[in-house]
Amino acid sequence: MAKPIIDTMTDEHMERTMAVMKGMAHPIRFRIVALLCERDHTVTEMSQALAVRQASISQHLSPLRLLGLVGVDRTGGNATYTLQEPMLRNLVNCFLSHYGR
Amino acid sequence: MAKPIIDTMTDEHMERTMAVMKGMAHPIRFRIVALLCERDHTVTEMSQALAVRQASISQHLSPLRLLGLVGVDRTGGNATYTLQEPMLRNLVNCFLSHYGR
DNA sequence: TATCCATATTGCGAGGTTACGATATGGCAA
DNA sequence: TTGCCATATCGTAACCTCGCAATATGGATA
Repeated sequence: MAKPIIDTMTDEHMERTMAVMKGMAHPIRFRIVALLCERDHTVTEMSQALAVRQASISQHLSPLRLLGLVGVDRTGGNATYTLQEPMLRNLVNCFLSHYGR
Repeated sequence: MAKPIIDTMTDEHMERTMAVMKGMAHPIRFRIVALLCERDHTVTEMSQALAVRQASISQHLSPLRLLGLVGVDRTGGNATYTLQEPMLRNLVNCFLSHYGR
């Protein structure tokens, strides 16, 4: 029997894959990432765009930050968030092309 | 300000997206799905290919079945599992093309 | 029927996730 | 400093997930 393709993925890459999956496995976090695919956002902007309480947005940004999926630029009183993990664009597009529009 | 792309996704599609995410957010389930991307497998085959106890494989197949991500053909004593959700191929390929090989 | 093999389920206990309200931190302007 | 705005964190309770061991189910064969 042939070796499964999945065995060509290293342990580190599997861990990264799981980080991405768990990071995106919540509707609020998925939508946050989708917003950041379009452009950088502050917390307040995301809170308004998604109609979700500020504390809740902050809470969900925390794991995304910890996992290195998003980055933050704290200049002045605002915190501007950026997409850090390039593959997230492909991931979001993957779902949008199947389910979106 | 322009309406975010993510708002073009219906509630049902968002739910489906979350089902896929949560279904795949575990290394054993991710690898099960990756196996099924190549060809149908019985439980024993997956157990051997992934070096994971049979009960554990069955346990993880249960939510995948419930979410409709995989299908099962119970003929004779064996249970042959099949990929049900077409977009899973693209999803797995998305990760493999970034992290695999 | 008795038995074997493959598969599924159940009953824990440990640990993680979530929402919510409240509160804390920290920059900036008056 | 005082006060305001933006952001982050904390505490709690409800709930979900996981691994593990044991057991149940069910087809096939003798």
